[in-house]
Amino acid sequence: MTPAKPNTPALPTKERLIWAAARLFHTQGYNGAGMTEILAEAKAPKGSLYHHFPNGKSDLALAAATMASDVMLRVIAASFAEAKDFNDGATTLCYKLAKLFDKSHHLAGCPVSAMLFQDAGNGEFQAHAARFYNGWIGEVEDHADRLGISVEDATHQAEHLFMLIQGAWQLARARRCSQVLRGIPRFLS
Amino acid sequence: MTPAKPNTPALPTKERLIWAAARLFHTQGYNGAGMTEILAEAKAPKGSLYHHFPNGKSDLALAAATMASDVMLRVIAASFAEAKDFNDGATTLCYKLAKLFDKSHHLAGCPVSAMLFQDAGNGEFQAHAARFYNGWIGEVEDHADRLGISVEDATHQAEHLFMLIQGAWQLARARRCSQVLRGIPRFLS
DNA sequence: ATACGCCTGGACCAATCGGTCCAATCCTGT
DNA sequence: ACAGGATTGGACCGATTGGTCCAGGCGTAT
Repeated sequence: MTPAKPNTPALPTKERLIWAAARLFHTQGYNGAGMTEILAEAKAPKGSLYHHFPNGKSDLALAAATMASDVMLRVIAASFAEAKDFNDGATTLCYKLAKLFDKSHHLAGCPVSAMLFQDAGNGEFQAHAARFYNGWIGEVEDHADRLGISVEDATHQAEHLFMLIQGAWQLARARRCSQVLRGIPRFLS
Repeated sequence: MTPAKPNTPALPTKERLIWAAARLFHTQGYNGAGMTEILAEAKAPKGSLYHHFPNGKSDLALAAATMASDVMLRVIAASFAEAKDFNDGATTLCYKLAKLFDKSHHLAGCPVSAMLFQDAGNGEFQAHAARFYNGWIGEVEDHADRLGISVEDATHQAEHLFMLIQGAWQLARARRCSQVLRGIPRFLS
């Protein structure tokens, strides 16, 4: 989550907008980040935004969340790629996330959960959040499978890890300290 | 969290404001809930709000979060009061929370975490959030102690339970299903 | 070179934001 | 009965919100 800002200034406007939106949504939430602020952060004019994202803020939020989710999937994959067993991969993942959190100056929240606090009446955001979460859990599940965990246990292990990370991230954010994230592995069965 | 709305219409204005604010902040977040909306929900005029809460929205949010935190502390206490052992109390707690979540029509988020998404520059909200979280963990820790868990394990168990609940709540919200909350006990060592 | 896209820059908009202010009203102690 | 603080109702405010619109700039294919 909150991936490092790519310092390439040559990034096309659309990408710059997505990254800027992601960064601001992570720290301030959907409603907390204003379009003007995002535009300033991305150094893009208003016209460009509504050219690339005709539906405005919601389109942009969805694109930002999708990108953040993809980053997360890659972090998971990278963590489990060379893991000897499930706990090994999970531990690597926790440490990687702790590092990302530190890089964000201890401010970033889960990129997807920011969407959950959007207007409660709109179920579209919630549906996407569920898709992203299930995607992460599924990815972990696949690795658990591959690393010799029984099929029915793999689901539980993956959900367990997801909850721990999500909860620890929240706690880390409140405490402004990534230590809890690094302490997760001790709780894995 | 998101306690049932007390239907007593005779509730004094200040209390009505706090409950209304709590309800709306839980579902829409700090920035997502507007003062006008809160006033309407509380059936109170603007003048009253700024009489009772001179600093406006932030005062109100703090009061709402404090009240929600107190409710949470009472739920924890009630869950562990008659518990035979730690797992017993934790299980009761999870089921109680799942019920509360169901009552909120699967929309409510953690009352305190809504504050974390407030303007990132303001550390005051984050500090309060940390205080509330630590309060909950401390309360669970005390019960763990009392139920015969070794002192150093009590802290870990309490933090473990906190993370699981926080993470499961998030997942439950995205899925609009409280099942994960009820599944937590299986993860307690 | 000229014409036709895509993309940019920014002026402009109605609506809503959180907040201020004060006259009228209510409630309570005497 | 009356005084005086506590509370209410709501008009009003400037700032900001997300969003619209279009005149031009730019690059590329012809």
